[in-house]
Amino acid sequence: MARTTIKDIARECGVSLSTVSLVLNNNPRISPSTREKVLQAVDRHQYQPNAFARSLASRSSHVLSVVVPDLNHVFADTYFGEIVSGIYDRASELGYKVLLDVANQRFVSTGEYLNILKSKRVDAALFIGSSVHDTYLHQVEEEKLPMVLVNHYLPGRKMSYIAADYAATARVAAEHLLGLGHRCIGYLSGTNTYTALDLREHFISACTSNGLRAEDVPWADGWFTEQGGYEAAHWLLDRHPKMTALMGGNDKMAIGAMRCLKERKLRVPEDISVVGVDDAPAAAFTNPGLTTVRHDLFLIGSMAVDSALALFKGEAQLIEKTLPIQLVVRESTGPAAARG
Amino acid sequence: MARTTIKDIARECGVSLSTVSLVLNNNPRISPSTREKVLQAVDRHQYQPNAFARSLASRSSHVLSVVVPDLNHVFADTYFGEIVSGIYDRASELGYKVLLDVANQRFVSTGEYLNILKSKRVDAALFIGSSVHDTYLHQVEEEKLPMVLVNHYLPGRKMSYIAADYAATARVAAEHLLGLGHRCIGYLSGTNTYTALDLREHFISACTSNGLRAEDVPWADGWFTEQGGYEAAHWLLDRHPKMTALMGGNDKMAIGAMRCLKERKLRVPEDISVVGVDDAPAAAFTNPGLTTVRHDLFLIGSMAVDSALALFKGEAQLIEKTLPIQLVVRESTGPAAARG
DNA sequence: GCGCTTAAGTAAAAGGATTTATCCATGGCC
DNA sequence: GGCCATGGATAAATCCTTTTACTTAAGCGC
Repeated sequence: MARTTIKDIARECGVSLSTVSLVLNNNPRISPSTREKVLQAVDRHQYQPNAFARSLASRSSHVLSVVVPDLNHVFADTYFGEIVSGIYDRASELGYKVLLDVANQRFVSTGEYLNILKSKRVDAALFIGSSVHDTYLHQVEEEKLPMVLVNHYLPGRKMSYIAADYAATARVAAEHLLGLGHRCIGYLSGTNTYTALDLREHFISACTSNGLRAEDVPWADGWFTEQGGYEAAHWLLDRHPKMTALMGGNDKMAIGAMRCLKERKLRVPEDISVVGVDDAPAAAFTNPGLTTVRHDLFLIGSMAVDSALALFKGEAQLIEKTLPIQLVVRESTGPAAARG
Repeated sequence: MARTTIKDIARECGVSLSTVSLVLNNNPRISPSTREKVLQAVDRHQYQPNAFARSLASRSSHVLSVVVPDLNHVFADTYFGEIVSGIYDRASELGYKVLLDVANQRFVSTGEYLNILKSKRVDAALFIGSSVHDTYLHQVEEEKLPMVLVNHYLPGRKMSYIAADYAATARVAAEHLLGLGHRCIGYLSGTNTYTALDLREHFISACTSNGLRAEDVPWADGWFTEQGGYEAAHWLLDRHPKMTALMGGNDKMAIGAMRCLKERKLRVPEDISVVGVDDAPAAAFTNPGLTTVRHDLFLIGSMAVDSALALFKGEAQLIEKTLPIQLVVRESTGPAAARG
């Protein structure tokens, strides 16, 4: 038994294919009575237009690709999860479907990241969490393909992006700590994204331009994970015992740092203050609650969808958006104590 | 500039459309020399066949839908993340793409769960974590659509599924605790899936058929979360102070229970033993390490892909698979102590 | 009653592949 | 030399919609 097609509906209603198609696409040119007749037949047959024939003819798939990095447990990560939620929500609001892609070795080397667009399989692609190593993205700069970087960017490249204001993040965090009297602040830096490098640079210069010397803002590199923050914190504390505050590149690192402090019997915030970035759900549940700079990842995801579609429709050529951030003061920061 | 099509390649090589198509599909009927010639042209033009034309003609989209429940932070959950990883890995191995769907109100009420299949947008659909409330799935029982339930099932329904052996899980956990001398065991039950109900039932009957009375295996309902386990544990401990062991419906509940025990100054495992289910990554990092029953969620995900495709290709009508489980003994269980 | 606008439909041309049945040389065999 | 099997390639049908340009009929003002 062959599937019901638009032809069957047309025949049954005694109208042309075009009429059925127009009805299905809510074209006002069809009279209410005809419309009604067609819709009833559609209902009777439980007819669903073939998505491919549709995409083929209309030149739009109504599908978006979201590309996540090839990390362990990337599908169980609050950072990516929040962005993906924002993307999914907005996309389905607009009648779009979301296709999953992982930027693994194969994805890059086979040029899959181009193929999904060239084969018209998706209307646009959203790249979450690409790193400084993802030079393959450079190649598409000139092709004007509808792709956008989500909460990340490539400095000096003409690639669309939507990202939180990392410069402001650094400034706000630095000012908060400086305002509490801290004069030696350790920085736990993520390492492989431009936003991470940016954040570190801006944080350090915010401190130094407020009177601290460079050596008063020591930093250490690590992965953007609890473990990374834990290790980096140990490393810094071994070398700079008089630090009174630690700033993490994201909440996970800050949380890892708190575990390190606990082991070292340092009290937060009495002995040492801790600040994170993102305001992940976990930040509210640490003990003490983590002071952090809130990034609205859900919003970033949903705006990325709008931007990607604008590019796809040719309504824009290049979109570069920076979103406001917000300091969230909880209990992990307090006045600087004398240490050493 | 129009996109390059198969026609352009054919013209340039002086061969027919069919020839190009056959080359692209690795059909052995084409001579090596022609094949080479075509492939070079393809390469020169960076030609990518239009995915829709392809799907339309070949009647296969090479896309799978994975349907996750509409839970908070479902995209940042280790349980779902692990299954999705398994699905994604196996799917891309087979040249399949993965489409994301969330079983929210709209997805159900608009019949979207049927439309994705009827519109041929996807070859098959995988449902993760559907609950007892998802009665909409009953409707498709007879339609023989290529869909499979992942680590879940609908008792008495003819719907394909792949799931861990929950009966064995219950038995193994019960025997482990009974073997350690426990004679009053609390059970923290998830509430809204058939596997959860199954697990509880089997656990209780494993205990009673080994000499415990029903009142020695008290249980409480809760969400499948840390908070759910935490609350259920408090509830049980208030009422059954002589329990020497707690069994959680999954690792999260067990971990929540451990937080509760800590608050109550009960030592694990000296005062009370705790067992979980799943062997989530976190289980190895609790303190003490959590004894649990390992479910290979990654494997379940990847097998679900194979099953779904078998259904799609008509190689099978109904697939019902139960996967072996494994007890992982860590530090959270020990000999029963006298309490009460 | 005439020309013109508008509303309601329709015919037919894309859209870009896959696939089946068919065709045409060859080469081998007797 | 004639016949047949076979390997290599092709023509044409098919997949199912969208969309543009065109047709027809009705309605309107004068």
